[in-house]
Amino acid sequence: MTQDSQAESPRLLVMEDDGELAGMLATLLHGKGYSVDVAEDGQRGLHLALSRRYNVMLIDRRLPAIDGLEVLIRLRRRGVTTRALMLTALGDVSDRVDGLNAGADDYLVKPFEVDELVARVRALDRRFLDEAQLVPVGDGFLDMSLHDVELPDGRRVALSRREFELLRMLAVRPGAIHPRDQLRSRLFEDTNAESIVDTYVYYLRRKLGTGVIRTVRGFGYQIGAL
Amino acid sequence: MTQDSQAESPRLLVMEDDGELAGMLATLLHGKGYSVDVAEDGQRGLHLALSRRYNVMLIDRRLPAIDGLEVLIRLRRRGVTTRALMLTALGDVSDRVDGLNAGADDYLVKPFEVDELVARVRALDRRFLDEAQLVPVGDGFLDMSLHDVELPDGRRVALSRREFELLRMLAVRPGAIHPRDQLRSRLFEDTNAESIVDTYVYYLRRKLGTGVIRTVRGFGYQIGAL
DNA sequence: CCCGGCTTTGAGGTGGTTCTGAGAATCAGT
DNA sequence: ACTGATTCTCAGAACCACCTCAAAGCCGGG
Repeated sequence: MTQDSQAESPRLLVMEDDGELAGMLATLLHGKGYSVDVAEDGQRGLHLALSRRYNVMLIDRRLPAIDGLEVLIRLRRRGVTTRALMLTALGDVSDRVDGLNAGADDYLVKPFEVDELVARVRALDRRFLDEAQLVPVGDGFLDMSLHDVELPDGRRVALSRREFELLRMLAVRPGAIHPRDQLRSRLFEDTNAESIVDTYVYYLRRKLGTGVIRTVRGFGYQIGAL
Repeated sequence: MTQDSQAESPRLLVMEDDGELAGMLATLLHGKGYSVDVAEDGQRGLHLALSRRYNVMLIDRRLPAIDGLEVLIRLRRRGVTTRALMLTALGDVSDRVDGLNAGADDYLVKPFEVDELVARVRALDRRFLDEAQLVPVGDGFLDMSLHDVELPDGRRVALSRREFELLRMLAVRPGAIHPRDQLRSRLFEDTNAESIVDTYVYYLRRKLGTGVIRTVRGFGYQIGAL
C-alpha cells in the first residue's frame, strides 16, 4: 500500500473534532512540511495511533466517542511512546495537570498562537528518535518497509507479521528492557497462552541467530546494547 | 549541607534573580523531594550548569549578568542536554517561541500555579529518568535499566530480581541505614526465614565484593557513605 | 476446496533463582 | 577471656522462568 512513504516528512496525527480547526491545522502543518492525518473522534484516533507510526500527536482534551485524556492513557498503557501535545480549554489548570500526568509531553491552551503551535510541534519533533527506515538489530538491520531483516552476510530473512511486530518493538528502543507482560499485552492482546512471547522470541532467534535478542531473566527481553 | 546528598534525590537548578520567588521555589521543590540549587544571575547559573549535573533546570527568561535565553543557548552549544524549563513573563508569545527554539524543553508563564509547576518539573524529570540512569554503588554503578552492575574494572555482573531489588533499595538512599526488618517486610513479604536478607546481602557481596554493603550491627545495612 | 504458511496452544525439559535452616564466625558487654 | 547475641556462610530442596518444539487451529491464495 503506502509504498511511497519514503517521503522524509515527519508524520503528525491530529485528533480534533472541530472540523474547521482540524482543517486549519492540517493545512498549516502541511505547509510546514509535515504529513498530517486527522481523526475526528477518540475512537479513530486511538486506532490510527495504534496502527501507524507518528512523530507527534496533537490530542484535543475533549473528544467524542473516547475522551482525549482517555485515549492518551490507553496509548501509554499499551507502550506507545509517541510524543503527545495536548490541546486544552482555557483556564482549566487541573485539566493540564491531568494531561501531563497521563503521559502528555506538552500542552497548549486554546485559543493559541499559530507560531507557538508550530514551535511546540517542532520542539517535540526534534525529540523524536525512531521512525527510521532501517533500524539496527544485532549486526543486521530491520527494514521497516519491507518487513524483513538484512543480515550482516547479506542474506535477507522475511518476517511474519507477528515476528515483525515483536522485533520492531524491541528494536525501537535498543538497550531498554521490555517486560514480557508488556510485550504480551501490547502484541498478543487477546491470546491465552502464557508463553506466546517466548515462542516468538524463539522463532526470531532461529531466524536471526541467538546473539540478537537477550533474555533478562525475571524482567523481559532486550535488544542491542551490550 | 551534608555532602552525602550525592545521588539521593533528583537535582534541580533554579536560575532566578527574584530572591523571594527563588526561595519559595526552593522550599516548594525541596518539599517535593528534590535537591535544589539556586543561581541568582546568569553568570552563576551558567557556571553551575556546566560544572554539576542536574536533572532539570528552571531558567528565568530575564536574568542579570547574562540573559536567561543566552544562558540556555550557550549551554546547548556546549552540548549540555539537561532538560530546561523556561519561565517567561505573561503574554509575550515570541519570547516563548524563542525559548523553545533555543533548546528549552518546556516553558511556564509567570505567574503560574504551584501544582502546574510541579507537574511540569515531574514530567521533565520523568523524561530524564527514562534515559538510563546509573546509581553509584561502591566504586561501581548500578544500572537501573539493565538491572546489572558495572564494576570499576569494567566487568558487568547480572543481578537476579531479588538481588536487584535489595541493592536498589539500599542504593537509592546512600548513607541511610536500612533496618533489616524493614528490608525484610518490603522485599520478602511472605517469607518465613528470618535470615533471608542476610542471605541476599551475602549473595550481593559475593558478586560485588565485600566493600560495598556495610553491616551496622544491631540495626541493618548501609551502602555508600564512607 | 485444498494447500501452505502463520499463529496459538501446551507439554516437557533445563537451569537459574529463591527459600530454608543450621553450623561457623564474629561482635559487644561483662 | 567468656558468653550470649548477632551475623555470615553455604548447601540442598523447592520453585519457577525460560527454552524447545510439535501439533492443532486458522486464514488466505491458488
